[in-house]
Amino acid sequence: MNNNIKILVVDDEEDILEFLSYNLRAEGYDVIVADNGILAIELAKQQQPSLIILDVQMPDMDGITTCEKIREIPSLKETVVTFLTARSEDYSQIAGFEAGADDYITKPIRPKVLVSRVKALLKRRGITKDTNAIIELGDIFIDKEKHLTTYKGQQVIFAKKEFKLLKLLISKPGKVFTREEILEKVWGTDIIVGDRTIDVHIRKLREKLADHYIKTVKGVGYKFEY
Amino acid sequence: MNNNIKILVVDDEEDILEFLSYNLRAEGYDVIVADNGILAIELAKQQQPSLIILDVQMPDMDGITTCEKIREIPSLKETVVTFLTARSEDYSQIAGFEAGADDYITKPIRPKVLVSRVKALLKRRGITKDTNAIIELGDIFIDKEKHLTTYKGQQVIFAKKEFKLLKLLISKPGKVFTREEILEKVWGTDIIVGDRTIDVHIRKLREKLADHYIKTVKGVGYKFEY
DNA sequence: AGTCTATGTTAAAAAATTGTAAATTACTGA
DNA sequence: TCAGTAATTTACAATTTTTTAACATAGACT
Repeated sequence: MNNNIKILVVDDEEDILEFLSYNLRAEGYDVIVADNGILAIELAKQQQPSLIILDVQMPDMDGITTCEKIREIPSLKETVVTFLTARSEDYSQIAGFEAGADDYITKPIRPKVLVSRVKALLKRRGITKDTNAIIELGDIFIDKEKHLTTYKGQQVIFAKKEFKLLKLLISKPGKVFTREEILEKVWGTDIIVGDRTIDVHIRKLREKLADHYIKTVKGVGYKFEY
Repeated sequence: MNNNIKILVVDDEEDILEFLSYNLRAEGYDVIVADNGILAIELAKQQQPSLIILDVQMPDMDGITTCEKIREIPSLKETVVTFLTARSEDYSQIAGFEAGADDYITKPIRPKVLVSRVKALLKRRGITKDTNAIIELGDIFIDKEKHLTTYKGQQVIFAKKEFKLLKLLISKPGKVFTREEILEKVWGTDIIVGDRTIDVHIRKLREKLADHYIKTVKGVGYKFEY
């Protein structure tokens, strides 16, 4: 599963969309684009991006109106919104902030400034690759922040090591993790534990979820398969 | 008690300090001023302003360094910081955001823009005269200003540390706060306290509210659950 | 089939973490 | 200064997690 940070870029000009996408993708973000406000709202609701970059001037629905509508949607209240505006249009800066923007980026856009701004904004809000706190995989929900796991709607309690092990396995479904890898990532390099320890923990995961999720690859290791 | 929003303005030029103070006071904010970074940090720690306006260029300690130092102080982590910079100095914008700024205001400053920006920033962070003061969660009412708590209509008195701890836990219901986080936010980084101190305080909260509100996540931390 | 090896299972020991009461120390306001 | 409250530490109990150990089982290979 890929838990990159998602950014939604909204602009009516194809060139700018491409320019922004290119630069942001190069930094490892997942970029979604929309060429109008209506679509932007739709996509934002569906995809729940961490950041939305909105052009102020757009036909039909301008950026400010779009932003206001976005702020009315509860699931997007916490999303970071930044405007794209022509240099020093004081009016739009004011209106933008009042509409609930978190920042604005002035055109012409320089790639370095853009990337730096985006990084800083996300950082200030505590959004990082793994702060992306919620993993969802079929019947299984994991909320890292709340340290909470739900299986088929029922809350399941995992002890610390169990939780760590589950997070590791589920971080790359299908990938086989060798015993060595598991030891290193869950237990750390300085602690030496007996041979059966991993098995016992695997068993507990199987007990608390369903047996079939965690598969043994004999002689190699374990994998999580949905 | 006066519960106006406090703003700290930091600039080495007397004129600018006066100009900013005048305009902000006219809007009903409580303004504190400092003419250098060292004093600014001192005042910020003491006064806990909601917003800090920092000039980038200052002798001795520049705004960026000051901001970095401010961000290292746990009790000021959530404070909004905005820079004052000469128009379109891209470099300082980048550096500023990386230092943990939330916004920047370019000189020359126009009063209307200033006020609008300040209002918008505070609003985005949910800081208002009274929104800030009261938390309500089911049977529990907390008035931060008056340092007053009510549980099922009955007033409950919490000691200072207890109150701080409760505020922290209740600020994100459901989130697990690690012991480290709690120490940092409630006790601060420079104070070292023994291992059982947190437990004892948790116990007191449980005593004064009902047991079930605060849950232990063994090996991880505590959370407030309504 | 028999042997060998890696893994599964279980219960119990060991270790880690947290809860609690009481004692001690630090603070605060009159 | 002193009393009274708050904050912290101490010492130990209780609880939960983690690990070990002993044995079972399943599958690969000869």
